[in-house]
Amino acid sequence: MDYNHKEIEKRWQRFWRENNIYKVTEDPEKKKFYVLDMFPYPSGAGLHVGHPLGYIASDIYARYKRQQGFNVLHPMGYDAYGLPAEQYAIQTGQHPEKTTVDNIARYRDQLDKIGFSFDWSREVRTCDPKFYKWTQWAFMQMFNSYYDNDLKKAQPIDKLVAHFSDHGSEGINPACGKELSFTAEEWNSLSEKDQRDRLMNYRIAYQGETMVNWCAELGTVLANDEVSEGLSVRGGFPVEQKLMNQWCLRVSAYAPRLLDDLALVEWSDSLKETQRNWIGRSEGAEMRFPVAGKDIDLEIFTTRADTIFGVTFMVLAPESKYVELLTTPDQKEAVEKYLEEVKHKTERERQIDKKVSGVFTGSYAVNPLTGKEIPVWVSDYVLAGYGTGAIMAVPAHDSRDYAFARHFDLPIVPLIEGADVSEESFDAKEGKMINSCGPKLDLNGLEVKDAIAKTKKFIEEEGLGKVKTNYRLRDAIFSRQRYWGEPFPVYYKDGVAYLMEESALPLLLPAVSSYLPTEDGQPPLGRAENWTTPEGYPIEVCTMPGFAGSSAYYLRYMDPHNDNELVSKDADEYWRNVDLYVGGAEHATGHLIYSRFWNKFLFDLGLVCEPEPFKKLVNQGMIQGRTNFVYRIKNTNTFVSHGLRKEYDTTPIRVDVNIVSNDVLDTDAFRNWRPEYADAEFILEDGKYICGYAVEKMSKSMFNVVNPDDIVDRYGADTLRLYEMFLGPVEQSKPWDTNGIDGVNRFLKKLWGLFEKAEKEPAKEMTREEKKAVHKLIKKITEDIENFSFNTSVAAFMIAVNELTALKSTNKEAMEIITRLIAPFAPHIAEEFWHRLGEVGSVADAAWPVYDPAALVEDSIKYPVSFNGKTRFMIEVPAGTSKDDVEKTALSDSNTEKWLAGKTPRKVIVVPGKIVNIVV
RNA sequence: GCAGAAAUGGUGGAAUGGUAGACACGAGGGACUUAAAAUCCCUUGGCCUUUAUCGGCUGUGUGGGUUCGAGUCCCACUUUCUGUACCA
Repeated sequence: MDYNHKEIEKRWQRFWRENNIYKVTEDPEKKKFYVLDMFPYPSGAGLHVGHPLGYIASDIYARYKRQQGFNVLHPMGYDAYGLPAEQYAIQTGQHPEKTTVDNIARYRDQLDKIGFSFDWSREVRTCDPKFYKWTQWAFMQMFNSYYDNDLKKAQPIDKLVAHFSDHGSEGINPACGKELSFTAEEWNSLSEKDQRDRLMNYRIAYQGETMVNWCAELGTVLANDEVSEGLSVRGGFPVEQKLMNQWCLRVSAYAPRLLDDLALVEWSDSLKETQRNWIGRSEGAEMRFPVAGKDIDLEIFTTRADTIFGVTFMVLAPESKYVELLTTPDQKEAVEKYLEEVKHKTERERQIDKKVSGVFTGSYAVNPLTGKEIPVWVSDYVLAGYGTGAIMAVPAHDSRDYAFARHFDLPIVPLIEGADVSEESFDAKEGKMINSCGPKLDLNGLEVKDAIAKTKKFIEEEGLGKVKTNYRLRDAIFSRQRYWGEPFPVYYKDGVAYLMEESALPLLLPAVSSYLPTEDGQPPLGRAENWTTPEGYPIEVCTMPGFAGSSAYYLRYMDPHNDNELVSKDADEYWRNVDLYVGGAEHATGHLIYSRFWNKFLFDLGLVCEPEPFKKLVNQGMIQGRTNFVYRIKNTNTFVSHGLRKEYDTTPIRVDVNIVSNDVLDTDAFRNWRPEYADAEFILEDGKYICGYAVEKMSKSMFNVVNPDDIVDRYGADTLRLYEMFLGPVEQSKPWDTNGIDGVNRFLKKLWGLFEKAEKEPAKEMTREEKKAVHKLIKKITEDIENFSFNTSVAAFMIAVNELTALKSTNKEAMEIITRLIAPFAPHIAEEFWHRLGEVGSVADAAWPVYDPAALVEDSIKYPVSFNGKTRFMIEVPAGTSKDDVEKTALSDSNTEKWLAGKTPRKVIVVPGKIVNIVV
């Protein structure tokens, strides 16, 4: 009987479904293992072959762990809130829920065909009220918490309130937006509204006026990781900076822990590095420069305290509060004109157009070390959101300050010996200091590193400022002016935000008449009828961003049907955290930061037991498309094959990859593809039409989308799974190339043939050779799965089958072991074999084979003998021969004597089982 | 600019510092067949030698280094990919 993938796969998928094979429950008797995929956003285009790559890898690992006896949690769900569904809704008027549900059904259908071992009883959808209840609930906890910098953890906001009314702001160190100082009397005399306003400065989920990335085209704000090069990641629309009142999460408070705890996880160096850069820790000093003639100190942050003697001017960010304070009447007009200019530049323009611009405020600051007065300028190269929004400029040793000084003809004073600053600044942090001596501090002759330390110490001692560590990580903006997201459980009384009662959760997303903003610019929820509390107070009209639902979904899988808790203590303590997380590297600065933050917050509250959510993380590479081209001779309907195209004047045209096989065009299918090609003529080479190719993003418009359903239909899920793994290392990005899938399919057919022969034979002992082939395979596959090296595993299976074929093996036991080994990779064919071998239950529960090292011991070992590194011949010695004896055998070989020609060997190196190297 | 990763046949890719190119695709040759498909067998980095075998030389982006021995380790450079960017 031939290998009939359709019949086999259908049968066993049904068997798994009907017997709930992949359903998992907490079992204290068994060790747990949690394997998670980043859940997909169900887009309208369905899955292409790139999507399942990571799912297949994690499925192999999950199945392997299960066969090793672990209790494996391997769930799947959908990140169902998102912009595409909403935009589709705007265009068609169809409720995004309808689109989303349809897309999910299609995804599920496609996923099912590939034979994953997901426990679908634990499925979650972020747009399901039973799920988003807990997203809203977590927000409420954040609203009711502040971050205590001394305790280094989140605390109830009531504790802070109590402290304020007893002691004022003294004696407590909460993370905040602005550092405020007030007494208990002052606090207690504030109205409720003013107290609540002030608390926003401390809440972990808070409302604040912040500079946001505003995308006018999408009508919403975007998080930093949703913007790339000044354009929105989704849609590619321009993004500008705008001051708006928004909900934010105080992620910045967790920056030190997010940085330090990277030590607790097994992630790739590059990913950790990306996160470190994004968190952006820098140690420096915050210093005060008095302003001449005014009772104001200008606060700046610098990492180069050593360069203080080279400060020739100061610069403020255009949005800095100091601008208004320091602008003199005669500079007022010029400053206002400049601010107006800057405001109209979008983020993108600011980045592309790096022309130096700025304006003088008219004020001077006093360098506290030299007593010299230096001008204060305003320029958009200084960022409001980092440090204090003001800098001391050292043009000799900072390229940006240098460009500015050159443009406005400001003095440049070199501070490092030998630095030539006539053409460019000297930015390196090395060398000996010069020109750095004042009445109280002398840095001359010191190395930069020592000068920084000395200056910092001096600044603290003299009270000129303080040592400070700054982080680049910003608070996450948590409001979106959109419809298709979680509503905030917040209402407004006298313009002040109040939380709803927990019993009001989930706060259901209301129906609206249109998904566009209202006429007066309110978000779509402004259209919802009766969007008020029973008392008539208006409810927040913004919704939460995409990352809200995806930040704690891994916890919900542990206990998905619990309506009383996000996750029960028992479930959390059993499953703890994700042992293996597989997904794309594009989430490095978004989801993976937010999720870690969210988990740490819940950890502080004692609701989860692990400080990090994802222990080991593997980033699967992107699968790019491989586009095929045909070459049309200009102004004709004749197409010339790739090899001959140079002889004609041609236009390359993308052609649907599904009518091309191994770069050979199916010319009949091409004529049927589009009406205009119906009477196409072809100039062939060797009787075939060969297409050209290029690697591009996989997308419909490039005609290079390969659908997994088509592959499954033609070759079967097992072939697809093996082939996706065989393509190359999981972590690596690579183009999808259907060429070559035949090889994997051929292998499965061979395996099938081998099995059918063995199946009929009576059970017997494996021969020495069979045993060797099989145990070599056990060893290799076990190591490979642990190392996530699946491409070499597939190769190992092919070798084993080739070896057994060469041995004319019909051994049942050998096939039984291979069945168990291949079950994680090709579960359908393995399940078929398993049952035909008379086993009961599912192969998913078959124990992982144990490797017997004795099976691999050779009778004899061949050593290549080389002289000075050049291989000359082989010697053979019995296995187990000692190093010394190998050496003796090698030296007494007649070939060796010939080569040595009487010379004495200087050194003999024997590498067991590998090589004998004789150095003359 | 900064950070990270990478560079091996026609292609995808293998190689705990120890016989480079596993495995697969593609290509070439052959068997079977009326024929094709399917299947099976042989060859396949380059160059040289040979009727053929045997054999020799060369070869992992470039240039150095460490080592008995380097694709692998170290230094410098080139190129490519990814991330990030007025972060003071």
